[in-house]
Amino acid sequence: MGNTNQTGAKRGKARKLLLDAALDLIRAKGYAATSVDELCATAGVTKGAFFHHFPTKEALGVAAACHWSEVTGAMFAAAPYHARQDPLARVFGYLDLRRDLIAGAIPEFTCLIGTMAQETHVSSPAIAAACDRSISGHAQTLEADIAAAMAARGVAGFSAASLALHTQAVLQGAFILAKAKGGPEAALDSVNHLRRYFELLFKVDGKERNHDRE
Amino acid sequence: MGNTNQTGAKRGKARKLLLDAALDLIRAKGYAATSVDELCATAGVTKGAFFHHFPTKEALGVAAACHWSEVTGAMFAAAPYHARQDPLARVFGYLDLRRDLIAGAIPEFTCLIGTMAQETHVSSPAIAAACDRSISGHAQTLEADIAAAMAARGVAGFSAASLALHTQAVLQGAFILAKAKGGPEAALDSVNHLRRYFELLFKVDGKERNHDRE
DNA sequence: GCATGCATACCAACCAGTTGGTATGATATT
DNA sequence: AATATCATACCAACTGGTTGGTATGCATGC
Repeated sequence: MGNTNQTGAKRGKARKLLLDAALDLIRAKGYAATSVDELCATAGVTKGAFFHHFPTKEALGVAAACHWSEVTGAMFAAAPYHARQDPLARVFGYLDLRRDLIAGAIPEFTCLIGTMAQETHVSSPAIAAACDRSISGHAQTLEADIAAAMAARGVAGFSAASLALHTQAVLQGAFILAKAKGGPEAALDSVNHLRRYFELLFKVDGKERNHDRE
Repeated sequence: MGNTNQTGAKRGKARKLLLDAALDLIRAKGYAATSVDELCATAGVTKGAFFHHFPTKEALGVAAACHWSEVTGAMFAAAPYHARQDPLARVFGYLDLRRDLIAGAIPEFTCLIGTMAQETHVSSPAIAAACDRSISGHAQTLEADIAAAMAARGVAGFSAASLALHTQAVLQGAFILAKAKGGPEAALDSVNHLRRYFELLFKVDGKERNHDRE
């Protein structure tokens, strides 16, 4: 109402509406339990629109993983810790940001990728591969800083890539704990253990976190 | 053939057959994607038998989590590392066992609990609570050894419970990496990072792993 | 005027759960 | 020892509703 052309107003937006709905629904309920009908209802479009943009439900899953990468990637890229000079300070900035994100309601901080990868690694290799691309791509943005910090501080004995992936593993596992326990406390503890691991590896005391302002 | 009474031979076993089938199917495909019909077909029983033993599919999910705790709990309880004198050696024995379990095909080493908790934490609080009981109960068996090791070595600054749960988080996250990547390598790296964290916390060098025989 | 973007209407397969019934074994009664 | 009674364990067939997916029609913008 007030809008003389109800359909025309959102024409061309169905795809994005569906992907945004997919992010919310699949994160909360999982991929298999999220039906196409429900996705359409949440997005406010019809099934015709769905199958116009995605040939199958699986294709939406792949696109949702890609969409997730873009949305979260933009968020992390805009975070202020990137401006820090010391690469190790950037690494701790990342860890502190991840910790701060774990706070409110569980559906808001958990990860689409971990949820989908669990369900689909057998039934849909295409979605699992998209999840791998998303998580590995994100890990690589951290890997560069880790590699620079290792070189600067003379830390060796493992690869920067493996530590970046380990960081993702801890976060994914922390989300599972939060979901099973119905609250973020255990997840926070786990991220704090991860931070302590970095402090021990790079031989800094816990005070490194105090120059948070760029 | 050879068995004169075909039906009587497996009478009374339907419940266990269904739970064993649930462990395999849900681990591979997830809870939502595993249908009651498929469970019955895999178990070799009919739907009538299913709903005789479980009022709903959700009740089977809860029972499956409990069954998983019993099966895996017995396996860990029988592991030889429990005979070691030093509690810290038992902790490393646990970590090395977990690492060794991550080897062959992915469906064989991944965890039912993490898979179910992800999917059901919103749609089925009963299953999520059962997952919490399973994972927390398992963590407690490790927590005792961690607490003793912390006391013996004068390690402090965090709780034994949080470190035991962190260990579970790393393992769960490692399983997600393995599923997304279609292989165990990243999961192994992550467990190795976890082991290094324990070595740094308890100030032992990497050679602690060499007295593996009780 | 014609491709794009979407809506309506529909379908076969599948879903969790129900029904009415049977085979079996334990206990009670005679 | 034989029979009656009953609860348990299970089965085959079915139900209403939901699933992912399709066929077709129409409005919009280039």
